[in-house]
Order: sequence, then structure tokens, then C-alpha cells
Amino acid sequence: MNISREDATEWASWFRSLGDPTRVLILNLLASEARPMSVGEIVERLDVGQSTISHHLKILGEVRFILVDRVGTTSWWSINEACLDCFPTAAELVMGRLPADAPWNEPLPATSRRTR
Amino acid sequence: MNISREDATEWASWFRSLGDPTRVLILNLLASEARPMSVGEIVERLDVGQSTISHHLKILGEVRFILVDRVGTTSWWSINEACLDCFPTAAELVMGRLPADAPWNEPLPATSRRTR
DNA sequence: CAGATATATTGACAAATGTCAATGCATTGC
DNA sequence: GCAATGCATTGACATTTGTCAATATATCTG
Repeated sequence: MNISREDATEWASWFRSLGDPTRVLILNLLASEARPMSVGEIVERLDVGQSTISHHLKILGEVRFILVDRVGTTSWWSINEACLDCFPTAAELVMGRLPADAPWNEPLPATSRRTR
Repeated sequence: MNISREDATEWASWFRSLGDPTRVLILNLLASEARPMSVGEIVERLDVGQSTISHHLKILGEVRFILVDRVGTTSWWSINEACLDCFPTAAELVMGRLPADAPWNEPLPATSRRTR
């Protein structure tokens, strides 16, 4: 009936990934532009250092809120639409009704290394 | 078109309140019991100290995920159903479509001090 | 009022987090 | 191959966070 602390820890980590202002700004920017953006572009738009942006992109990527396509030396980041749609609501999470096929449960794809 | 850092900070704080395993456990417990519970009851069910539980209840109460009814020396905590229903989804938040009448935007009621 | 009970608050502390500057690593262009 | 470019990683640092033990506060019971 009740969830385990392990489950709670994993669920909490998803919400924690949304729990930083800079990450919310990144997500909003990517969503409003509705296209892949490079790290440099994002740095220009938000008033935060480049290494910090890279750090947050990594965190958002690990929970699969965003996806990356690396081409040459540039990383193209974009919203993972599927992930947004089925991110659990607070009600679902709290009641223990977790979507089984959430995108963040899928294995990470082998890092693409296309060159041009 | 884009949200302000202030907005982002406030939204992030709501998600951060779900970003701790103990708080997820508390919410799940309150939701699964579907009744008000005292601090003592919650402490018994979760393997965490009493002061820690009080601390987390306070955090969850401040974002109005849970409500408290103080009777005598005991505090009865319960899920704020309204809050669960309209907690913004990741998509809503990220796209800047925020529910205007969210319960956590309502003023906090004067602390009830009923006795018995 | 004295003691017991329930919860809140405080203080301490280790761990995690967000940020930046500096550096490292690939890749591209010449 | 060399310099330039774009991003990732590292190290340092201050801040925040989660936890507990101890204490304070409020209420109830006799």
C-alpha cells in the first residue's frame, strides 16, 4: 500500500531536477523556442556562466527532460516532449500511481557522435 | 514570451518541496490513509525523528500541499486535495501556462487554535 | 498547580548544491 | 599540424539542506 523509501528517493529526484530557478529558465527557454539550441545560445539568453549552464543541462538530461544531439563541437539540446506530457503529477506520485512507461525510465541511447 | 527569474524561483520552490524522499513518503502516507494524521502517528510510520517530521510538515504546509488543524496539543495534518489536482504539470510550468487560482497562491488562513 | 503529553523550535553538523574561473578535450578551418 | 571554437570537467567556495538531540512551548489531567 505504501511506497518504499527507494521509490520515494527516485521520485524526489525527478522533482528536484525542477527545483532550481536556472533549470526552470532553461526548460522554459527551450520550450518557448521550440527548437534545438546550442549551449552557447542558452548562455547568451540566460545570465549565467557557461560551465553552470553545462552543469544544469547535464542534470536535466539525466532525468531525460531534455535530449542532446551532438554534432561536431556543438551540443544541440531540446525539450523531450514525451517526457513533459507524462511527467507524473503530484497527485499521481503521491497516490503511488506511477506511469509505467515514463520516458525517463527508458535506457539512455548510446551517445550519438555524428560529425557534420 | 519568457518568464522572469523571479517566477522561475517561485515555481522551482514548489517542485523543490517535492524533492525530498521523506516529504514524498509523508505525502504518500497522508494520501493513502486519506484522513488527518497527527505528527506522532506519522513519526511512528516513517523511520525518522519527530523534529525532522515537524520540519518537513512545515515545508509542505508552506506550499499548501498539506493542511493542518490544531486541536489541543495535537496537530492534524491532511492532504490538500485541491492542491494535488491543480499542481502544475511540468509542461504547464515550462510553457509558462500557470494556473492562476492555484491553492498555494491563496493567503494562509489564520492559524486555528481550537481547543478540544 | 504539578506532571504528563504533543508538537515546535533551536543548535550543531555533515552532506549536497549552485556558482564561477580555470582548465581539458574534441573538432573544425586554415 | 596549429590555432580557434564549443563544450565538458575540475576545483574552490559559500549557501542551503536534512537530520538528530536537546530544549521550549502549549495543553491537558488530576
